[in-house]
This record gives sequence, structure tokens and C-alpha cells, in this order.
Amino acid sequence: MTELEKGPQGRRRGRGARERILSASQQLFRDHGINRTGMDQLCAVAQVSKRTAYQHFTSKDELVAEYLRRFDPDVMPGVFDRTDLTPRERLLAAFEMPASTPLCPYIAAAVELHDPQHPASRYARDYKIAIAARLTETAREAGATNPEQLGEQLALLIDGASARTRVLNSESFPTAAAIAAILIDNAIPASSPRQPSDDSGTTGPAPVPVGGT
Amino acid sequence: MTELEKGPQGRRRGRGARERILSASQQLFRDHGINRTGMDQLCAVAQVSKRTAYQHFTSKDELVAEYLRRFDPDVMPGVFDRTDLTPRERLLAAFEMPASTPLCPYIAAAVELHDPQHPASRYARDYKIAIAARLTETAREAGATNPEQLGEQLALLIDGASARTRVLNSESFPTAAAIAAILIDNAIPASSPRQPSDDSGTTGPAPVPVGGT
DNA sequence: TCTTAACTACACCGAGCTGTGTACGTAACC
DNA sequence: GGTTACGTACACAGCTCGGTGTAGTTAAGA
Repeated sequence: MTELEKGPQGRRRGRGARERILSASQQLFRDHGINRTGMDQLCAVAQVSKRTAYQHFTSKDELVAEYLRRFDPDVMPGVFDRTDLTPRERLLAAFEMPASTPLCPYIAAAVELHDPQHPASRYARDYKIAIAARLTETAREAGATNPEQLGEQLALLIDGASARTRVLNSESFPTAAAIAAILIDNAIPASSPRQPSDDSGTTGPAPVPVGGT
Repeated sequence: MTELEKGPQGRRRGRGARERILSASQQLFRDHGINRTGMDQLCAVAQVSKRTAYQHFTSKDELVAEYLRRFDPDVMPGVFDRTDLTPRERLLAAFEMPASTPLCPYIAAAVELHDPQHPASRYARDYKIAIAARLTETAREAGATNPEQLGEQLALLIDGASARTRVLNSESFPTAAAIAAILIDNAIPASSPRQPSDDSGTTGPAPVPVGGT
């Protein structure tokens, strides 16, 4: 239970309740899951009264949706924007996950909530589509003959590694990266390592902030 | 609510309580998830009194574990044993999923239970390992230079397709199958379609009954 | 200083959950 | 027929959960 910053005098938790709630959500939903985290527990960790929590979020469902929207990942921070890498290197960099990556929170939410109509499930879907779109975009930059196909394939690999890591408790991203390398080489006609930041201006960036597994 | 078979006279649900409970678990855990299925609801569908349910299973956790153990899948029924296919065809057949395949119940259970020590989570792990082993075995028969690697890769593809299908609500197995074909071709030195049932007798079948996503 | 908005403490509600206690049918098999 | 194992009906204990009602406190800003 990390001692979140208290007010200057230390007597009160002070004004940033909403941020503290979201921050506690990040920790608890990841460590214990959404369904197994009660609002009482969450408020205790956030050092926020339950009343305040329900003034910021009308329901737990809304909090969960906002939690996903606000997800600020340690992983995949901005691989797609790294101009120091060739497009091919950027595609591969998407598979370099820090050792302790839990299950992608978007997959976890979709499974736990079990309702495709839930706002969080909808957002998870949007997010996954956006990631695939950025992979496709980068695949196009890298000169792939069928960028959509390669983008979708790489997205599937990431999700596979994520799911498998969770079930097996053993790192699967290296395996996924190895597959990715093969697919990329297969998808680019004459192995043509293009220049970095060779933006052929085909598509704008996806509408969703990038991050997460 | 499928009218499960009642006794000959129709007045009582009769003796097969345990089977009816497990059968109802299959349906409800798949359709509504484990956590969102209460024992009351489950007993109602199984047409079994709650008392009887708790005489067969000491706890819901035990029922969940048994549910996974008993999982009799529509999918992947016996691909590995089909001697009418070449090893290569058998590997590819593992990706032919019926249209309405929900999320692999093993992944779902691992995510929902969220406790790696839970018996069901342990079994899910064992199962996934067994599937990878059978894929490896078949890869070896197919003449792959590194069967372990190919087996693990194909297992990752299956899980990726499963997770992605769930989150996106759109079929991902064809994508996975396409990747599989590439990997298989890459992994077998001189494209050598061996004879069907070319059992080189390397390894016995995996200890876990095969099936499921 | 006064107003206002954010936050707090805490009791509480109703619902749903897993699991049990009790007393009672009913069918199979000797 | 009698015994035994299986199954039933149903109430209820004990808990957790999401969410609310109420009355009060604190801090920022005019």
C-alpha cells in the first residue's frame, strides 16, 4: 500500500481525488482483477472516501471504462513514433516487453466484464483496432506488399503472447518476436531496409493514444 | 434453457445429477462466465437441487476445476489422431475452428479466477502445455528442423486467435492459419510432404485429453 | 471574511453470493 | 419388503458487493 502523497500538512489527502482513484484502479485492477476489486478496497488504497468516488464516477462500470481510457502503459510507450528506428525495427520493437508485463488490460477487461456492450469492452475493441492500424501503417512504410495483412498478423502475435504469458506464467514475447521477424521478412518483397522516418504520407496516426500490450 | 432430458415418467430429474451439473456448467460458464454464474442459477438450469450439487462438489471452485477437466470440446476434436492427414495437414487442421467458438475456456478461466494457484488455473496451464507438446510432436513428424520451436509458435497462434476473436468479436483463426502455413513452410527444410501416418515413434501422446481451443 | 466546491466519516440498504441444516421423497437392489 | 443411496424442497446464515443518505469539515478564491 504505497503511501500516496498527502497534503502539505499531512492531515488530509486533499484535492486530487479523481487522479488518486484512477491511480489506485491501475494498481488494483491489474493486480487483483476488476471483479475481485471492491469499491471499498479501492477507496481505501486511493485514500478517498467512497462518497467522493461516487461523485467522480457514477458507477463502477464508468470507472472501469475510464480506467481503460486512461491507461498509461509502461509498455509500447511510443514505438510507433520513434524516428530513430527503421519501420522494420519499429515493428519488431513492439514485441520488446518489460519482463513483468501482466495480461494486456484490454483483453483482461473484455474477458472479465463478459459483455461486449460494456463501454470498457467497446473501448478495448477500439483500442485493439487502433493498434492494428498503426502496425499496418508502419508495415506500409516498411514496404510490405500487403500491409493490412501484416498489421493484423502482428497484432495477433502480440495478443497471443499476452494471453499465453498469463496462462503459462512464462514469457512468450520472445517467441512472438521470432515469428514477427519471419513474417516481416516474408512480407517485404526485396529485403529493402528503407530509410528511417520514410513517411510516405499514406495514413494519419490512429485516433487512440498508443500504449498497452 | 434447453429442456434437459427428464426421467422416463417425466416427474423427476432423476439420477444423473452430476452429469447435468457439469453439462450446465459448460453452457453457463461459456455464455456468462464463471464469476457471473451463481450456483443457484446453475442448479436451476441443471434441474438439480442445490443440496445435491454440494454433495457432488464440495465447493464452486472444485466444480470449476472439474468443469475444465471434463471439457469436451466441439473444436479440435481429434486432429492429432487423424491418420488420414499428413502431419502438415494435421498442424493446419488445428486452426479450423467452427464459426461460433467462444474464448478458449482455459484462458477464460485463468483470467477470471485470477489466481495461478487455483486448481483450475493449474489445469489450464497443464492443458496448454500438453497442446504445445502435441503440436511439437506433430511438427517433428512433419520433419521440422526445430519441432519444439514450431510447436510453441503454433500454440501461440492459437491462443492469439482465441483472445483476439473474443476482444474484437470477429473471427481471427483464418489469420492465424495463414501465419501457421508460413511458419510450417519455413520450418521444414526441403518442402517434403511426408506420407500420412508417418509415425517415427518419437514421443507418446500427451497425457491430457486433447480438445478445446 | 464569506462563499463555494471539494472532500470526509459513517451508517445503511438491498441484492446477490457461497454454502449449510433439516426433514422429506423416491428409486434401485438385495 | 427393507435398506441404502441418491435426490428434493426450502429456509437461512454469513458475507461481500455496489451504491446512497446525511451531516459535517476543509481549503481556495473573491
